[in-house]
Amino acid sequence: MKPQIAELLSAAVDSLKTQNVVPADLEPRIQVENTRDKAHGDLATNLAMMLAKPAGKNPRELAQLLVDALPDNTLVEKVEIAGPGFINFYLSDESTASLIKAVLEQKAQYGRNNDGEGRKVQVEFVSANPTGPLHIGHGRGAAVGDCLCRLLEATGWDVTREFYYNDAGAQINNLALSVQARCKGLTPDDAGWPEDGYRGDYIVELANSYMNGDTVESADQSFTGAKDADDLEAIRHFAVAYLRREQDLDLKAFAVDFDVYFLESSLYSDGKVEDAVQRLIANGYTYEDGGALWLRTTDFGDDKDRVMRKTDGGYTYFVPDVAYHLDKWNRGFTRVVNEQGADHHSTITRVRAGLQALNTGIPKGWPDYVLHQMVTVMRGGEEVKISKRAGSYVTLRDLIDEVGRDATRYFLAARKADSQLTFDIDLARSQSSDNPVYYIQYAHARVCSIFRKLAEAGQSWSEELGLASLAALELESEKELIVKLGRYPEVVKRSASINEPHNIATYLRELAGDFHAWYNSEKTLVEDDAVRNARLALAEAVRQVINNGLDLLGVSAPEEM
RNA sequence: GCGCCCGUAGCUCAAUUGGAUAGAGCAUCGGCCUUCUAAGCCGAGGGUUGCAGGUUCAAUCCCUGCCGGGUGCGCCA
Repeated sequence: MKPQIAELLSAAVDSLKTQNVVPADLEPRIQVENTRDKAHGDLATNLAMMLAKPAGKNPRELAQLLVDALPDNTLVEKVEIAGPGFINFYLSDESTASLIKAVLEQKAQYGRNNDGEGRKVQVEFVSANPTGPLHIGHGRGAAVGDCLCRLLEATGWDVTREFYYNDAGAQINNLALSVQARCKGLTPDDAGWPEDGYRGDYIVELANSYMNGDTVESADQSFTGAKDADDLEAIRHFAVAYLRREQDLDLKAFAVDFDVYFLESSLYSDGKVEDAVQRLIANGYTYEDGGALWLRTTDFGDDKDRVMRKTDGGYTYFVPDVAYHLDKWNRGFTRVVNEQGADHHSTITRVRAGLQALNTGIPKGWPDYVLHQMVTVMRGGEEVKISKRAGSYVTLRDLIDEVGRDATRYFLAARKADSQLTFDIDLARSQSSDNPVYYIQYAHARVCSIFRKLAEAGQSWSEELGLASLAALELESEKELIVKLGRYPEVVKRSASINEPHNIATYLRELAGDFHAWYNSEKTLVEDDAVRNARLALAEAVRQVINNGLDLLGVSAPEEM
């Protein structure tokens, strides 16, 4: 509805230009906004206030001229000028009816658009190293990342979900040593235990599985335990495969699937690291100092230069990072979003600087980053810090097992990523109005229930009859609900464009609230055919939008609760 | 010390990319089941948007400086 109103305003501005009321060379950005207060109509614009200065008129006077210049139309029933110069639009019955019609006709497609025009976008998220079960922070990344992917898919993008991990670094070595120590029967308190070894119980299970000769398979790894406690290389391979499988199972339980698992080690074996290094050297952005090779990242906004190749000959982590991102670019992803914990934010400047130094035409601000802040888990008013298996942190699995997938996903995705999140287990577990997940799902189930009752009563409903009877929706609460439904497409559009999936959760909470209020005040299955058919059409439209929105969050929409 | 993020009702959080009287939920208090699911609804109280300036017709939002919390500052990833 916004674009149509904007068009009317644009025509009005053009008309005022020909009358020399506003300068002809002015190209104002026309903003049409939803009103917060229904006393201000359904939509509003600040256009008159924006144009007041260049036109040399006071805003209210200009607003009147704009209103007078609006073309004839059937969208708007009434236009008012209010406050300092706002122009408020009241939608006609015809346009609200068209909103509900759009939902019923487009069904699962309602709210989707083609902003992406089929272009490729890659979202990298989770990217946990295979050194243990996924923790709650990975869970937040998984929820936010996957919801973002769903949003991008809903807005016409060709999405690739990618998981990157280091399968060869010092951490993996430490993991192998920890497993080996367990294979040999050592415990963390023994003298031979590796320094900073992984102490969680899962290491014991891993060691037992290896010594048992088990075969483990994950999405991208498969390996059989060699049963040899002295073969560190075999242990390393087995441990990586084992933990990758474990993380796979966690992700599966969370309903998150990846298209690509990318191994850091492949960047070396495929020569991509070396290639990137050579390009950086050739471009003249490197220098040797103190036996190390440095990249002049300060040329690109970093606060100090960074070591690329250490004195021991190995590369620092950001070199493969740069090579990895060059590879993403070469794969044709002009839009890339990296979802990661905010504790890694310092890599952003470095990676972007490295990419600029490659001189390959990669835009300065590429790629996008979505950084999520820490998650604190609370139970019984106290912070929960450890899990039994992992020892030192709360696992994603613990949460899914305890509060369920739907609630976990909702809670982790419903907050803006860049603010810290308190995960209240008691709240997420509660099956009551306290819990926004159930609140939204319940609204969906209620509509389904109405239709079941309708069938039980031997009555029928047709979409056609419903749409033909929409004029029977005369109540204020009904009109508000319809307008709310009409806003859904903008919420999707905007959330996807700014990489902020939490808006969907907020919107659904509001929509469910409006629906519950209406449900309680008005009976749907009434005698009057027109009213019943119209209300059922509205209820079905609400159900459809809730269903569409929950799908974007990866949360189920139950028909019965 | 420097960089980045955050600071909104007692608590958890929103606020449509600068708009009108800052909104929900929880908690507290008071109501509503003979009626399509009470996993619900209605009502009440609760605020100097951390503080102080600035830009603007208009600031929770942008700028500057403080205060407080988080996080990063490695030839670790």
